[in-house]
Amino acid sequence: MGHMTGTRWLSPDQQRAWRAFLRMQGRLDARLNRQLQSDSGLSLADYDVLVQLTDSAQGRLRPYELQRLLQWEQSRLSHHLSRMHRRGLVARDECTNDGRGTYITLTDAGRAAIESAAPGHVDAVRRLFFDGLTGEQVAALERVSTQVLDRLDALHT
Amino acid sequence: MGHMTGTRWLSPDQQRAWRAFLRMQGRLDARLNRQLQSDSGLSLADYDVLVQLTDSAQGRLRPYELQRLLQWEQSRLSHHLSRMHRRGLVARDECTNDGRGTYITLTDAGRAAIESAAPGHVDAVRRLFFDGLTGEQVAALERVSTQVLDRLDALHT
DNA sequence: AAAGATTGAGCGCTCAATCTTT
DNA sequence: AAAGATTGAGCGCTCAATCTTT
Repeated sequence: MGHMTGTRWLSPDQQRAWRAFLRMQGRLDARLNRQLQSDSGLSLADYDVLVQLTDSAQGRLRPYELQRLLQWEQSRLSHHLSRMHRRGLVARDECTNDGRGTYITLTDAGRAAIESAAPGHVDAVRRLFFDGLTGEQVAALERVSTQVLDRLDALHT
Repeated sequence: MGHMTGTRWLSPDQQRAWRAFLRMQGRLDARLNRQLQSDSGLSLADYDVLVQLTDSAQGRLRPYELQRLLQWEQSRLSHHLSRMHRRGLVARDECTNDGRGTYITLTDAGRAAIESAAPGHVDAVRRLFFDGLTGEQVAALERVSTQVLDRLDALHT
């Protein structure tokens, strides 16, 4: 693409960093998903939803609260909850104080699923990721992540 | 999940870093995909395939070569190429010297698509990502990425 | 109208099964 | 059998449209 003009391309350093970063992202994600899926039948997305419910009072949240915690698109969340509901991981209860809403509740099966999945998942995260990095690298990564996140927010959409 | 025993959980620092990292990944990816999609009708995956073809001699590659360059699963690639073929971005030509294979060729429409998409995409990558980071941070990120990548390879599957 | 939420279509990814040529 | 490649099923994500309650 170097023959085009009028655009500021990435520097060679930036290109290399960008490609390495994208590839790492994709492969790490695929590996973690595969481990979770084959060991416990959950996806990374299921896992994230279940963690939020586990951490919440009474194991239940409104969809819009989950949305804010996870930063997911509304329809993604809605579709995902439908699938989790079909598989019995969460229940949908009526919301007495707001007729538009529902409560998403952790079922016993959902709680059992996250409890049996967690050790293997944490172990995979540790083995594949943290065990290869120094404390300083982890700290630097966190700073980079929050900086980019803030930037994404600041630049709106 | 803190009540379970017998598993080494992540330290608070690691937890924070991990959550920030995952969230950054997901949101950056979604934003870049949306920009590409709405500005030029391509996905990030389409873009990656087209870049590889553009960079190759005569604009054509065997699927297994693309697979090694992109590090994708075979069936992911195969499905993806089918969709790109349907949309006219690539052609499938017979491979004369190996009866099992095909050549994936960049079409004029494919070349036009990547050429019109590239400036906007690079600009988004720069704005959303690189402009918020120092050169040192970029270098550190590349090191972390390649270290993790090497680790993923070493740990096989 | 805004807030909370769902739905259907269309594309993306993974797994397991399958097919042909080497 | 291994290498190169495809297919179908099932789940995941996004966009646009829609619905109900506030």
